[in-house]
Amino acid sequence: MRIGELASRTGVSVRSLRYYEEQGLLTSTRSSSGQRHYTDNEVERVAFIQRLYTAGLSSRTIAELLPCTESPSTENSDAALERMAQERDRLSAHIGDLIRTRDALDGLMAVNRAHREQLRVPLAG
Amino acid sequence: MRIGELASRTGVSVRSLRYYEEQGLLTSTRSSSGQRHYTDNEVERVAFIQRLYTAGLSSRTIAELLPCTESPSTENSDAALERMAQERDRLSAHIGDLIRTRDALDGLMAVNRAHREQLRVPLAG
DNA sequence: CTAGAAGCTCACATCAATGTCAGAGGCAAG
DNA sequence: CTTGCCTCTGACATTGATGTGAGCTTCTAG
Repeated sequence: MRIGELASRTGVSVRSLRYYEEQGLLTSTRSSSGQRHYTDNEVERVAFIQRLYTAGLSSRTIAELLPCTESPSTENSDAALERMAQERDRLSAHIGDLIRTRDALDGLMAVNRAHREQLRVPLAG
Repeated sequence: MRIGELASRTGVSVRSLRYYEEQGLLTSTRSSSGQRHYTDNEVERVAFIQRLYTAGLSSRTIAELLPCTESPSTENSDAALERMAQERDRLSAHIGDLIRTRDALDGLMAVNRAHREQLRVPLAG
């Protein structure tokens, strides 16, 4: 498929797909006239790239991890595996952080609701 | 305290503190010569701002939520409470997303480790 | 009083991902 | 063949939080 179709299938803009390629996250074969062509595999790959992006990984980091989804255990797999473990830990830490923040928000909301109750009681009582 | 002390206590740069004020996240009293002065409360407030920042909230969103930490249940509390609930949900969704991504990373690592085992067995066997 | 550290404002720089525009070429349907 | 859509490259714009530097003032320690 050409880039427009990949874009519409993945919901990622054409511009971003080209950027991903520029950053080494995505490859394409070129037709004789220079147009990019992709296989169905790329749909899944782009989805995974998006997943990592929303997890807060930078394109550079993603580039370091993604090769092993293509050909697992190439010579660079040791470093990649370590990198993945490291990002996994960072992710775990971030998740914990977000949960604490959510708890803090919950607390804040409870305080607000309680305060609102206090305001209401004098009127009701 | 002055801005430098607040910065070193919170680990946030002086530049960022001034930016927070510019965005309405933080207030300060000014000395006659124009220097910002803060109370100990601001230390905690800055920490909370940081917490929300790392949770992915924008300064504009934070500005909408933070007033209710100061004076809970002012007239705008209805909107603020709704905004908080909304951000809480967004946060929950994001947490779920991150957990799924972590799972995907775990799967990837498992595949890589398995592949490595496969490589080792022929040598060991 | 003086030197150095710290504050002030204003403005421009940076980074990463993406949008957008321009100018040119490719491709399929009438 | 032409028309309209898609694609190409290359460049500049944008957004948000922060860095950085200039030029000036204020505070503090000796």
